[in-house]
Amino acid sequence: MTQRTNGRFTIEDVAALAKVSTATVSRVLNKKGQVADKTMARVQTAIVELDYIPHSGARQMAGGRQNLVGLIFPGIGDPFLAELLLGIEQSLVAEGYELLLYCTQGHSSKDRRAFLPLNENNTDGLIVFAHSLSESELQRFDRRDFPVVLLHQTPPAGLNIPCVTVENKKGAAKAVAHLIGCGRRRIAFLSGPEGNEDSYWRELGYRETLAAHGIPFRSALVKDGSFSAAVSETAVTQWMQDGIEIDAIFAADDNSAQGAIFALQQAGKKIPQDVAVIGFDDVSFARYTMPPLTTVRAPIMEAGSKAAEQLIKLMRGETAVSLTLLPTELVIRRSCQE
Amino acid sequence: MTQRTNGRFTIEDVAALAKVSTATVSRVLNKKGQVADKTMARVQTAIVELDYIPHSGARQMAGGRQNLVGLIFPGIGDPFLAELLLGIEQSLVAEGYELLLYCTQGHSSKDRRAFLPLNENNTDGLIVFAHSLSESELQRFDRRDFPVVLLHQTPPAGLNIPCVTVENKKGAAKAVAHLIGCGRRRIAFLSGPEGNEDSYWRELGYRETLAAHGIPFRSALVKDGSFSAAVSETAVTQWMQDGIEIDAIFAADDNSAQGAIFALQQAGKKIPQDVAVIGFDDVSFARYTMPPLTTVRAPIMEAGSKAAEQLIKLMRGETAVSLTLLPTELVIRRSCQE
DNA sequence: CTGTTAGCGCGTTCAG
DNA sequence: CTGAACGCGCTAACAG
Repeated sequence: MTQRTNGRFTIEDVAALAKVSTATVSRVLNKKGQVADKTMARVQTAIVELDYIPHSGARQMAGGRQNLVGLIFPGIGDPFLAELLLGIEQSLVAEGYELLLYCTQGHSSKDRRAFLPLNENNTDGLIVFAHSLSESELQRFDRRDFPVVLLHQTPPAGLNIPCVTVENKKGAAKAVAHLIGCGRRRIAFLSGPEGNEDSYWRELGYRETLAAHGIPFRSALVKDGSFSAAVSETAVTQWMQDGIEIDAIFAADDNSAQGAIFALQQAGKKIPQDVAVIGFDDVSFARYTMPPLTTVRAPIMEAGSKAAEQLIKLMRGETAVSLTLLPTELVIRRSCQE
Repeated sequence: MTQRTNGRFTIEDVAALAKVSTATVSRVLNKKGQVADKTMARVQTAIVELDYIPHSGARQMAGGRQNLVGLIFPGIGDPFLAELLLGIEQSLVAEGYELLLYCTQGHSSKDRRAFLPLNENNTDGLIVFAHSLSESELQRFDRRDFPVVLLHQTPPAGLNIPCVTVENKKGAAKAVAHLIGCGRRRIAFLSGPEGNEDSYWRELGYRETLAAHGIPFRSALVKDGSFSAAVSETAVTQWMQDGIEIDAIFAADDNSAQGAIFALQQAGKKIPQDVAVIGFDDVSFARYTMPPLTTVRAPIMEAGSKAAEQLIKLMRGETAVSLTLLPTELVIRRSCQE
């Protein structure tokens, strides 16, 4: 039984090799407490010698800090996320945290999953993007006072979880007002997926701005684009086929705008002469569409870094700001007017 | 000291509530061994009652299976990854594994990081994309016989780690041959980042095909595009400014192709009349560029699922196929000829 | 500055 | 079919 099952060394092996106690090894590992330079050097040599790394499970059990934060999000591959991650890591790395990601995409029945692989006992805190977690999961963390920050989602009623998001409604209003300023009146809206909060506020901004300018809202001019180029392409094609007259499209995100542009061009429409298009987010490819896309810039990276900052406060036991609203800004390119 | 520090319940609490031993709770949790239906029901009720989830650290220590696989990759936000993930999860979920991601992007000095947050003691195996891990880290896993599969990277010399990748050279050859067939002779190449293996083979395919058709290779026609639209845009603009004559561009990936198309159009070139463009990967946006992008389709999703399959074999203790090469295919759209 | 020791929560024997 | 008890590797007291 003294036989080591696998090639993995433990803190005891390191201690033995360095001729110190495990406590001392632990101290140098965690840079906690005082250790004589000479001793520390011996320990570090032993660590390298054995190619030792601490066992994360043991560390969890012993109750130390994990130096780990988790990010839960719905799907990968959106350029949006690249920026978000950058922002999050920027804040986190400075505090010595690593980031692990869990993607809920494809987990059709979330409830078939026994439990989240990232949770209160293997991370120090969680950042949750949009609606990637169920309300009950959020409640669970809340009950346990586990640090969680929501990104682009307001917390369920009764839960005091800090939230970081952007000024969706104002941004949408700017976009639509701009369209109207360009002389457009038949402005269509490509919404995000059902129940999406960003899309909800963007649509509200759209409606209110229309109303403010005395333009009646027409439900025929709203279709679901699901934040997806493909879905939006179909939606716009449908409008064309139905002979619905449109002189502008406000898309709930840049992916939708891309699909819209494509469908319009397929239908022989000129952008922006026949139909103007505005997106939302100002994702990296926005300047590469043809024509380059006018869009509402959301400060994604900043949102990420703010979220991480709030989480850090929580993890320190401090109180965090319950709502951080970041400003959006219209970026005018050529999809809107020459 | 019998006071529970936080609101977290343990297997003992569940056992007490269900009036059984912890061993029995463990059995129902892991569906191992025989448990009477009635007992099992009581235990499950208790679990729900307490909202209990097992402590992952304790589970790691006790040596059980983690039901967890890690994916290490360089950067997020590439549509490429969305597909890859889909493929991986498809194979993994069927076997009851969860997937956790770790992104090395932004960790400028990998060595400042004490150790990988995903490793042999908190996962059952790892999928490593391209060169996101150093050779020494790979060696470490190899020495410990820890299941690892490489995606788009051949293992370092001496390490017998299964690898899944695509037929880069053949794909590139098809692309270049097609360009030549369209009557192009001054074919430029936008390479991937220095040291990238995919790019290396794609460039080789480019050179060999040129040679096979008696077209001399000209180093002035090769520039770094870094798999990035922005970098490629600059590179192509430079070519234009230098007055270098080009009638086709073979881009090492679709991002580069997108940047190239943009730069060409800025310079007043018509695509494909003046300059034809071919990309690589057939990522989701390839059909949305204007004109739609001719590209070499890499079976990304399949690569992901094959990699996961090999990893599963390894985790079962079976031997895996050491090299899986997936075929590529030319997808002709309008960036190449009308 | 350093060593000793007591758990942390769970899976797994081994007895019943 | 069920229970008792050990030990996994580590950190945090507490002593020296």
